[in-house]
Amino acid sequence: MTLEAQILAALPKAVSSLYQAEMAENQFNLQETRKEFEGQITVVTFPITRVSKKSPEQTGEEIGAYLQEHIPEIVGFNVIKGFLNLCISDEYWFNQLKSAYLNPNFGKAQANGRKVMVEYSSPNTNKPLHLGHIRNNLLGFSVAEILAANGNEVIKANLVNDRGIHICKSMLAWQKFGNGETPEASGLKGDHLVGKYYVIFDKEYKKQQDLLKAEGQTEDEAKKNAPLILEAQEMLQAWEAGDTDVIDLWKKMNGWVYAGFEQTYAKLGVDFKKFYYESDTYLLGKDIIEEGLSKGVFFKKPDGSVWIDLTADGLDEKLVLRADGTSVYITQDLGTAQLKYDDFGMDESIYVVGNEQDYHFKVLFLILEKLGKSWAKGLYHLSYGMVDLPSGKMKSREGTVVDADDLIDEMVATAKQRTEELGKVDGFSEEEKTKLYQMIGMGALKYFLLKVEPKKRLLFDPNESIDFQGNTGPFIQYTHARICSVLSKAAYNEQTELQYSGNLADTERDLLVSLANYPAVVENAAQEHSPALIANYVYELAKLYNKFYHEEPILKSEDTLVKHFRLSLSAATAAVLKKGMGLLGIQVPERM
RNA sequence: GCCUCCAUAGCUCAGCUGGAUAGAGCAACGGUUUUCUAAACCGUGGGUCACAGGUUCGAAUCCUGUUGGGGGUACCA
Repeated sequence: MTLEAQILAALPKAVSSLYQAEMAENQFNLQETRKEFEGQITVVTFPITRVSKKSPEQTGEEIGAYLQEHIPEIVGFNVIKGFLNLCISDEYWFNQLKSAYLNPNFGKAQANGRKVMVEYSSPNTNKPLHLGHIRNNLLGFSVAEILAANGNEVIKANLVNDRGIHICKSMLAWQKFGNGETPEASGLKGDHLVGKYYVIFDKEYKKQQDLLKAEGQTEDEAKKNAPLILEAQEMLQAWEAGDTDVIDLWKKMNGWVYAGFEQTYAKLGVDFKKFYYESDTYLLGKDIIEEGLSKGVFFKKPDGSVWIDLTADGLDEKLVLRADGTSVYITQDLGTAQLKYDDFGMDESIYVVGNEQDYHFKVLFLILEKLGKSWAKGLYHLSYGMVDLPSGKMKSREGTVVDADDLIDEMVATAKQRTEELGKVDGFSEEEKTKLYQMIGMGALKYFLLKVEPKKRLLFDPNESIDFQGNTGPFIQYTHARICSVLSKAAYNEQTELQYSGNLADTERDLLVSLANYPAVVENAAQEHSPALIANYVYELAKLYNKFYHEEPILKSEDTLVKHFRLSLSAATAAVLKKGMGLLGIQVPERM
């Protein structure tokens, strides 16, 4: 039982003993004591005054005295207005280091038997990944790691959007204008090559529209009648009819894209256990339509199209199947949701998808609930904000995107330059250098994207480079490297026994108190589906460590017990930094 | 029109289910290295928490309204 839990359990007893009143544990409010006051844990006593019928100050004094008497770790307290600040013995904090923080499993929950699927990335195979996808990938990966640390069995899934008219556009443009260009021949990464033709299609398509408009057609007519779009539609039909030429072309070009994605995924450090392909799943969902009709959840309109009426839930009527019997987006998603559940039977299913689809998922989940799917309550849309440029939204077709590969390369190059300027790589082999630059560059990028609350939109200014100082990934990586350096110089031996030898310095106590929070932060991050909580915690911890490092000598401590304690404290901090960063998908170096 | 999300320092962001004098980083200015990595540490300046009401011992936080911005409201995905 943690000390917080002990205090929380003691409070109702205190109230009942002092004031003969009943208060439940959840009516009390514990918080960390603010820096400027003495103590580590604070009880807010305002709520208690209602039953004590005394001033906040007097209530605090009485509760404080009671707690000190009943909980040996509490060695003192002070009362300021409605705040009762409890001083916990230094020895308690010291012992936490020994009994908890240095444990390799610190912050990692026991397996809980729950199964969670995290679907993320879900790219289109007609263009390369951009900064928005990076945010998606990092969020998905990190949330999966955080859930795993909380004892869940996690299945990372990727639903690849490899089908549809947009794919045909790239294929058609390549056929017409590509002259047989291949990644091998041109040296272009496969996904970039395909993306290039997607852009070419759009350009040529616009030209045709302009011609038609010059001939007197309206905007809408021109859009519909341009020969290129008609050809693309024909191609889609031929494809669905099983035309082998089209399918072969699709396979070839998709292969290029996958090879390209694989490289980018590797650089991002993300992985997947299960791939779903829309070309396999796009016909799914029709059973569910039947099911919904027979259950009376859906209804048919005279033209034969199938709908659901969600007006009672404050939403609209929604089409779920076209009159000609073909699926729409939500039909597929209904089917895919069922398929995923049939495959894995998970308790929770998370969709990492941008907030422009909030409405879609609201409807999707509601439909599944109305269909009586027992697993519908475990569905969760992890909605995140767009990454915007100062000029506004990124648009692939118009080429106003920050390309994922370019950005990654740029970050690594900047890391290299910064490191060389600082002259930090003496004695590194070429291989070690390459690895280090990658670690730092990616660390800066990942931290930059993950430290922001997912649902908030994010502004990225390509003209302003991502920082390497202050609240950044490299700052935390640096702190870790710094600790490793001290430990290796001291030939730190973790087997040596820790012995309490007297009072703690303020910075030592602050570090110990902060370390105690790690498991709760990991738990909270899972509940909130928010890697940002981990990022902020890890930053605070690194800051506290640097302060401690600056104020207290470690290697030069006179007392061997103190020296060993400070080394152990350093080791525990390094371990938590490494774990926390690991949950963000960020590696930490031992030297930098 | 309707739905939904957002608004905190010059900039980028924290601020947990309401709690103490609203915090960081960047940028600006000043200081710290014969001592364990200066990608660090310390300090100074910088705020009507968009605005107006309400709820209460207490509101950046909860409620209502207003303004401004994003997204959605497709037989696209």
